[in-house]
Amino acid sequence: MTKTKLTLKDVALQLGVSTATISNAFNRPDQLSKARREHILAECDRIGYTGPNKAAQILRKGRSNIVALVLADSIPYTVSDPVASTFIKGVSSILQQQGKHLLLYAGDSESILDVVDFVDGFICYGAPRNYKLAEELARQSKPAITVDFDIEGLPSVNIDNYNAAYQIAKKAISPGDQVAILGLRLIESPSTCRIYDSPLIEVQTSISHRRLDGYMKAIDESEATISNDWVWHIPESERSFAKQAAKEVLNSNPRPNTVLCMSDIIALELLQSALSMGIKVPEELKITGFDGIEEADRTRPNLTTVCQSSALKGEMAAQALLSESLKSTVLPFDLKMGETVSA
Amino acid sequence: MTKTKLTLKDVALQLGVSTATISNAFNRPDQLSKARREHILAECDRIGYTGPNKAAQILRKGRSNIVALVLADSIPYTVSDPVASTFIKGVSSILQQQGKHLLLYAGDSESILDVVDFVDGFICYGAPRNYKLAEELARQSKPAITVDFDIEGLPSVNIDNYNAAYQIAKKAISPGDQVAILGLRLIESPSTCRIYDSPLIEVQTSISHRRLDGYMKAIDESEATISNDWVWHIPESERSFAKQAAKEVLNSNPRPNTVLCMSDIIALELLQSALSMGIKVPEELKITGFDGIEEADRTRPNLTTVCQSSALKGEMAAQALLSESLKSTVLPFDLKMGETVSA
DNA sequence: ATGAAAGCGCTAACAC
DNA sequence: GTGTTAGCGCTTTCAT
Repeated sequence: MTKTKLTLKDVALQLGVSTATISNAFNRPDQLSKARREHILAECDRIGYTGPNKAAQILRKGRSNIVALVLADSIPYTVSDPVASTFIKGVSSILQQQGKHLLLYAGDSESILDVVDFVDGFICYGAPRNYKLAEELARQSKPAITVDFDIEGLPSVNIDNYNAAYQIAKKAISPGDQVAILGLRLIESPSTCRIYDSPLIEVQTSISHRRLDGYMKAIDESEATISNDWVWHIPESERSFAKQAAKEVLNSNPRPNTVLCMSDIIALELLQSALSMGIKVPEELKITGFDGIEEADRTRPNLTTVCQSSALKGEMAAQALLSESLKSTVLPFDLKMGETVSA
Repeated sequence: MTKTKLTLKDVALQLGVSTATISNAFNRPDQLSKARREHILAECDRIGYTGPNKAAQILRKGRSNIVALVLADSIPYTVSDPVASTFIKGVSSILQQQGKHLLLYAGDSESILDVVDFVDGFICYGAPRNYKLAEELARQSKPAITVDFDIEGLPSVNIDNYNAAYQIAKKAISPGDQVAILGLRLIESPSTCRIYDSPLIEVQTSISHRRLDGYMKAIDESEATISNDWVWHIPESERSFAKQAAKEVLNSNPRPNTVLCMSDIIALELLQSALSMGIKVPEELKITGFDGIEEADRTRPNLTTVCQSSALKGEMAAQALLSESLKSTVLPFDLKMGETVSA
């Protein structure tokens, strides 16, 4: 006996009713009497029919209950990033609660076209490394929402990066300070480097540039100084990249006494490097981070940083997508005054 | 003008060729002349047809290029666990390379039936919290592979947990030691507690019980002692749960001088608690972990632990699934002698 | 309340 | 090489 899978038609035949009735028994309880429905369901259970084939339903209904989460980077990179995985956490909690499935889509993939036909919508977390994806996203017609960046015509979830950076910098900087900035993805380079006068990328949409502007305003207002070779580009919020930048900053002569970092990972790496070189934090070196990851509060000294709730971002994005509300949201942030900046 | 999506049929009509030819142009280059194919593709591009609808392809071909990763726990929990996210990393690197999509499926979901019809296969990472999923997995007919546990009839990827536990314990324990064990998911309880004589779960398949057996053998052989109320159950490898167990262990009177932990997260939490209580490690307290996460090597003292490559596990599992080889694999592990055990 | 039938968009066997 | 056609498994009008 070959075990070929039962179809709705088979079952209808066996039970001597029409396919529509079986279909209704599973999908539209109101379309048939309770007794009939229960009888049919019981029979299906008995003969081993587990319900309508989902692949066929996707085609027929045009709905799959699959939501694609388009990431900025590759999946391997993203899941090991604490900020991103917290975001995923938020998204998935809402999706699960609504019976939706989560498809992870890497931001360095070829084209969104290979999933667009069978997903119900997109959440796009950060500017995808392959920027073509963003354009495709703008052009296609399924519901979509962006987070931490914008696509013309789509709703988004964001924080006010300019202000957050400005405020944390104001807290950290005193008149006369010598400031350096460890920036995230400011230019196209795949390696850590100073930016000098390199062409900047996506200046208008990138959150990094908004943060940079906020920092600069604060430096300017505080009568501190920053030289044009004291802004670093770090391609990914990843420890090895950050470590190199940390080394370069700390070996500068003269050395900055305040370093503004665009992620906590970067800041923590800098902190660790500084401590192991015997540099006193915050007496000789003040450090600020960005994100508010848990680990940043476990270090001694703990980090002064901007706390944003990535989980909440994820929840908001998922909720907005599922309700198809087209409103953009700006989420609040908190300043966390830690020990890496003197009180 | 309403913008209704183009279908293969529309295009065939417009270009004056048959649907089969268009289909072949996209799927089977060898079935038509190069010139014709290129002409068709160019025309499609011009009129805005981006290729055959994937939902229809899934139904027709019975293949979606989607692989479901069935997790032991909820998605939120899993992505924040460093071991699991490293595993995901491994899986996704292979999938991406092979043009497959990744669907995350929570281990506490209702039933695999709502995806089985449209995914190409399953990777099951750890015994799903809702154990019914494992049974469904055994019964369905798509390719599937398990990791860190077994389902009758399915290939698996594992390490030798018994031996790993035995060996690390042997390294840690000296004659006369008083040993305690911080175990992971040993009983059904959702909260941290001592197990005394509680009924154990899935004793035969659970990796935790294999580890427990390994520890016990080593304790026995080393002429050390463990009392029956010195084995803790921790429901998840999560800091808050671990913290509580750590507190209970360290406040025991008398206090063990050796604690074997079933995950690095647990061990790190214990280490931190011990240090903050002024207990000297390893002089007064020896600690071993399990997994070999990165953070375990960044602490002072760094952790003595069992290193298993979760990324490799993920790669192996994905590769095995895609090649449909039915062989099970036992991966090697390394003992890492850190400073939490005296040399 | 239930059944008949069209067709979602495509692929693959087969005929030409 | 190219076209015709059956049908993947289902849902949903529409008639009854």
